Amino acid sequence: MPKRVDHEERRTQIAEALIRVAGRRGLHSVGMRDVAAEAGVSLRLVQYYFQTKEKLLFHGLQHLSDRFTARVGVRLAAVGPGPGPRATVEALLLASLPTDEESRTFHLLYSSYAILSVTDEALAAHPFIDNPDAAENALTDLLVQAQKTGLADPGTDARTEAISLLAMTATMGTSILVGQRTPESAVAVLDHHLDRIFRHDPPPPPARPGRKAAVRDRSNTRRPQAAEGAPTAERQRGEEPQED
Amino acid sequence: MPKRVDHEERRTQIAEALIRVAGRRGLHSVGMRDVAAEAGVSLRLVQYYFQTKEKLLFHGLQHLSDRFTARVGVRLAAVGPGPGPRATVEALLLASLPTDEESRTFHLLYSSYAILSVTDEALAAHPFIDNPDAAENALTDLLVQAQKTGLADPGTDARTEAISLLAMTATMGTSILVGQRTPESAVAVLDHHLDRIFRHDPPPPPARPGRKAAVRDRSNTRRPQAAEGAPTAERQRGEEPQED
DNA sequence: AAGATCGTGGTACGTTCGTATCACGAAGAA
DNA sequence: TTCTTCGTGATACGAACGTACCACGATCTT
Repeated sequence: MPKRVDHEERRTQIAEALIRVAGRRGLHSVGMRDVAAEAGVSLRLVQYYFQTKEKLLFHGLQHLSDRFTARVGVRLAAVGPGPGPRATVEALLLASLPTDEESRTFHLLYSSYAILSVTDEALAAHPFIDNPDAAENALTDLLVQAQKTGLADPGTDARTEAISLLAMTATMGTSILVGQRTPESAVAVLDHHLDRIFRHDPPPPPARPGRKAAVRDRSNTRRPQAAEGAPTAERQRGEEPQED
Repeated sequence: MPKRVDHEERRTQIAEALIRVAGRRGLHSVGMRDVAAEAGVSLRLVQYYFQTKEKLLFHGLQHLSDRFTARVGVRLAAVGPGPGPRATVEALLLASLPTDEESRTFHLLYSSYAILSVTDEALAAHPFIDNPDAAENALTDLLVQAQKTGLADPGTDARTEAISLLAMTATMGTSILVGQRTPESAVAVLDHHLDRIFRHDPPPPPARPGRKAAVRDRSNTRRPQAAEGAPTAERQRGEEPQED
């Protein structure tokens, strides 16, 4: 039975089991035995490929983050530059709302990590998300570009609006998670602000004013099927399991 | 030694010990022994006044919520109706930002509870905050009043703006908690939106804005002035410690 | 062929946690 | 006074957790 085995593959398998069980029962209550059972392996195996729980946790969250980043990228590429920057911004924000299982798990686990890292300095030490300001910068750039091409009101401060949009999206995501708000109402609020930021009259040069996107514009919630299109590619961070 | 003792006083003492230790080391890692040590009593005492950990947790969070609600009420009363509704709205929002120890603890524990309640239905069953929409309704009322008196732009939807302001405040509060953002920058973003919502020129003739259907039209479930000055006053929920 | 290494299973150890049990002195009731 | 109830201490118990240890067959190297 014990042929030579692809370590990275096994680690991914276990990490995804961790993500599933953590998304189901919460990050705080996940144990090595749970992960082992979910992955269909023995406890010893989880110990073998990840020596300690902290390493397992970190790797699992990193994997989740990579997968989600890739998913957002796919979704952004799917909408393309055709419909204009507003559609791109909207896609970026909507991709972060917990509307399906994967985004729900991501939002839950990311929030759990953020809260835990407030009081647990061991967690705070690890970055988890390589650059926490990446989304803010990307969104700011999108808004600035829209302003330059006359599609967005140049009178607003792009960075402030980017911060605001992301902040609203985050809290509303949590509200959706706890069942206090529906995704539709969250989208309505976001659209309200996009209506404000993006002008409705066509700019001087020939341009097509974006359609007033309806609440249910994200019809392609599940289309791109980003699931495992590109499995993490290569992220080598070092330590192979050497023990015994 | 064992004189007759005020139970409610002891419970409060222990509950505040819970709040302190939870604010320091996180809600997830607080144990009955920690609370006992922090309160300077024996483990048995914590068991005696709260029979189970779940009851202790719930009572402690309830106490925290009451204290904070009272604090916000005091702060709102302190600013008074003199400077106008904008100052009141600003005070309401700023009071929620984690700027000192008490607001920091409240924000941290409230967020922890929210995240935990996503996957722990036992926690989700308890309301913790009596009315989660109280702040939203109060803020909406404030904005509507400002619109009626011509101090705020009647073209915006009050409820949507209230939701947005609270959502931004919440996320930015967490950002402050994790050290990603300073309170000053958060205030700057909020002020940016208050500048937008509140007009700068004095009100023209008596304005007649049409009724704008809100995202959800359950108007004013709660009067303005949600916080009562009395700290906790009477909140009887039943069970006295009867055991042995 | 022989020995070293790898992948795997089973299980034990020490700690921590929430809760339960036993005991006992002091205060109010009769 | 006597008895019952109350407040408190110390400690025990069972479960769960992360981790460590031991064993063993399969594979690779030389």
